[in-house]
Amino acid sequence: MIPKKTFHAVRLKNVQHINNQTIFAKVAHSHSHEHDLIDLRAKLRGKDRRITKPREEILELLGKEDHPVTAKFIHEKLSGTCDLVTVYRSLKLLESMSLVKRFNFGDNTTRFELISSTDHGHHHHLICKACRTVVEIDECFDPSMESKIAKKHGFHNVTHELEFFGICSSCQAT
Amino acid sequence: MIPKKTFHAVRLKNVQHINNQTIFAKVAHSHSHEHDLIDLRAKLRGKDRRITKPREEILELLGKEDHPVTAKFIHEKLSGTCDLVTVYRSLKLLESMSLVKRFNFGDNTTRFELISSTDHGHHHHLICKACRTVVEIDECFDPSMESKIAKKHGFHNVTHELEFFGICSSCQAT
DNA sequence: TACTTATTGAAATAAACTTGCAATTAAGTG
DNA sequence: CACTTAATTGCAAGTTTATTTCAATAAGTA
Repeated sequence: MIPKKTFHAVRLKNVQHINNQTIFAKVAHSHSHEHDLIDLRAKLRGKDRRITKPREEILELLGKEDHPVTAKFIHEKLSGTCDLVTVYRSLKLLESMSLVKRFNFGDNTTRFELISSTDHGHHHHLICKACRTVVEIDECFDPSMESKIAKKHGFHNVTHELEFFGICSSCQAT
Repeated sequence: MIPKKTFHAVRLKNVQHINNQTIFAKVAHSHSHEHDLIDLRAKLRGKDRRITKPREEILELLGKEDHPVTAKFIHEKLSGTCDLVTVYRSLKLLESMSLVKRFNFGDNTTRFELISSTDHGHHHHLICKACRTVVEIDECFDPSMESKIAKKHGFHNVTHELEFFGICSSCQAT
């Protein structure tokens, strides 16, 4: 539903800053699902867990998507091959294995995204409040802020979720 | 459910940096619901909207809470005085009037917090992944990052949601 | 006080997600 | 390869969260 061009536009804009890195990211992305299937097999092996068709298919599908998608979306894309319940269960498993990451953009539905090997799943999103188009954001604030906060309040393993919201250029006319 | 002490502990820690401002914040906080009731009345007047008991009660309750709370929690606290549906509807209205702000801490329930007059509703949270205790965070990253991102992708009115997650000191023993 | 209409409550509906259990199937073993 | 075991799936039913419909109620106004 979300046009592919959004992703490409973003990546192209990034070229102005870090040309090589951006190109590398694109290449890595296009091959990432292969790598992740290997990763899945490796992580499942010897854990009383099994490599199943739904799990592989979901991982492969996520590898082709540029943005976080809902369980419902995955189920529709995989039309007929497996049940929606299995999608939910698989996503939960893949999340626990650090292969996918869960997002919440404030519309009461959870979205899932593949944790790519390039950015270790750490990047943010810019979401249009009007049309819900999503743009990937590579920038992040100084990581020292996180450790400062952890220290200040006695927390460990502090991570963060950061999402930007606004009105995209095409919705500004409306 | 969430112990009050957490909030106070945070505020006290803040004293080391900005003593006066912190004290001011506390004072303003304790009186904020009065101010917000006036704000509510002012904003409702002459808009084909009515000042009702549920709306006032919800706003008053939020004024006493230190952290975002769920609609269910509000309904339970206001036991009997109004229906849960009314809580949902009132919160939606109050949000549209910029009196409360909606949060999502990744557990499939929306939480609502009063937009205090001191920080204009802009602050973040540090949430314990184990016990779900919430700590208010006053720090934020450089606002120029927001405008940079807006410019870069042609977005307008860009805001952000930032939440920190970790394991609190008492849960670290477990 | 009476009138107008925004608001509420109650029940029904919707959407997202989970659980229980029988049937299926992946993966190890002889 | 057939056999065994237990993880996984599908289906149905159940939860939870949030919304909609509509008659009854109550806020603001003349």
